[in-house]
Amino acid sequence: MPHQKLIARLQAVSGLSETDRASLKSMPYTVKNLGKGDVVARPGDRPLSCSIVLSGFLCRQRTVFTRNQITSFYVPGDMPDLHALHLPVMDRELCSVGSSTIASVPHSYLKTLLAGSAGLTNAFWRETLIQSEIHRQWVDNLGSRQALPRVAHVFCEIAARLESVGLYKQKSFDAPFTQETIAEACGISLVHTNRTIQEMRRQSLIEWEGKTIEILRRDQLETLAEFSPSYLHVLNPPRPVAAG
Amino acid sequence: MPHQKLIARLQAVSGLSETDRASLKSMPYTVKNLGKGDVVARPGDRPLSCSIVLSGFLCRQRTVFTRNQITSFYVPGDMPDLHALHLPVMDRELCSVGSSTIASVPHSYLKTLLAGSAGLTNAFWRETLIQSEIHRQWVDNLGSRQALPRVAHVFCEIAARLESVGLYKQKSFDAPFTQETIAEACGISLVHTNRTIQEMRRQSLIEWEGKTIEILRRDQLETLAEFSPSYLHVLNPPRPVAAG
DNA sequence: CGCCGTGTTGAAGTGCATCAAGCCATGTGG
DNA sequence: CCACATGGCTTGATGCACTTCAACACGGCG
Repeated sequence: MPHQKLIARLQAVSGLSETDRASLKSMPYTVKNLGKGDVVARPGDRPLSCSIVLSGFLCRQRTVFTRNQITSFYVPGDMPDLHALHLPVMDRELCSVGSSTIASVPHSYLKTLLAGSAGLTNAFWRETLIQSEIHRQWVDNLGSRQALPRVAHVFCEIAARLESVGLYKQKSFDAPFTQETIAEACGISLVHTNRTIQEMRRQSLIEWEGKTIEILRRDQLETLAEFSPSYLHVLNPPRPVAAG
Repeated sequence: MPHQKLIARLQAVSGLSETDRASLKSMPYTVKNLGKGDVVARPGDRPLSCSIVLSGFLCRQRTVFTRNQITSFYVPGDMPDLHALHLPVMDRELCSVGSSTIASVPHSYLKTLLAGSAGLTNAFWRETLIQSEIHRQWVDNLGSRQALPRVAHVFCEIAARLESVGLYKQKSFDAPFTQETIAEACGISLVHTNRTIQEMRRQSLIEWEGKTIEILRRDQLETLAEFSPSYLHVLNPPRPVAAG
């Protein structure tokens, strides 16, 4: 059942009827394996299907005045190009961060599905609204925070989003990021990103070895980043106040 | 007919049926006049109605680590809190930039309306998706551009959005902005905003006297800002290639 | 082996923040 | 009608967060 994480998300956020759940389970799809940097859609493309991230990370990015700017990350359960149902032309590139797996569901099927269910329409709409709130947080992040809290906020967001789909365990998660990925998401140079991460290590906030990022002091990291997960509208397991 | 601009927008972007247009025209509403800084909704609020901007500007903002960060502007025809239909709790403050007028339409009415019309649902959904694209552009702007192109991009966006509702005429528009408004939207200090605007004047890109902002060389401003209006999904009157 | 991707470090330069002060127009109360 | 306050704009001086350039270290891999 490849759409399991998606269905669980929609269920948690919106509540779904029995028939809606069944429709989602029986969605036709094809699975694609992507390698690092593989492009799912380019600006100007008119995709004919929607993607659901099954494993790994996707990101949306664009070249802005000599820099590459990452606008958002997508984790398992997310539908990064859901908006293309209504705004058919991609505004920027959607690509895989490391290796990842996605399911593709034809627009035609989704359109029929949504036309027949107001509940599903609202659930999908809500998903896109949550993405909007994430974007607003990024605007705050890039506009108002310096390097250290800015990077910290990205880590906090990723951790919380992964946690909601069961991919954050024992205070750590796996991500095929390089320091350059973080630099491009945070709008800071690679060199300064490196120094910022070293500072975070020095303060025992995180560990980062290979593809595993461990969050040593989550409370402190979230305080530093002024992070509060409510904007993600996901129900994460409650944490004891003093836990790491 | 206070919703005229809204209806025209939805019509242009999505196409509406005769009955949908009629339903929109007959929406019940109350009009509110707002003064500078008046707050429409605070973070944590659960609004019971949606706003439609009739005149003036609204903005969404939040205090992030000692700074005030503006996340978006709303111009006549926009529905700044449409998302509250599905995500009931406001994530940040919505307030008036200068004096403005809004219409408030009860959620209950809108929910009934949308439940009865898939066309309207899709049209409203699309509106929120366009807001998402605007947010992504802001992420690019704050993450990758220096002060001058950054400020230029904000001016280009406002001009294009106002143009689509007929409020950009003779190369100029009225806005109750202060330089501080721009500073808070662009994530730069007030002092540096002042110097940036002076530089834009020196380059004969804009004039800004009182509440009127005139764009002297629009092509050049847009080139500088790497601005391309397609992401707004509005149909502006075509401009001759070499026009100012 | 040699190459390349990734991380790391140092040195120099700069875009912008911050602090502080002053200017001008408008408004307000005595 | 003046004294004064207020909001918005402007300017100069100083400092810092960050960028850029350059070099090197290390491991994986063809």
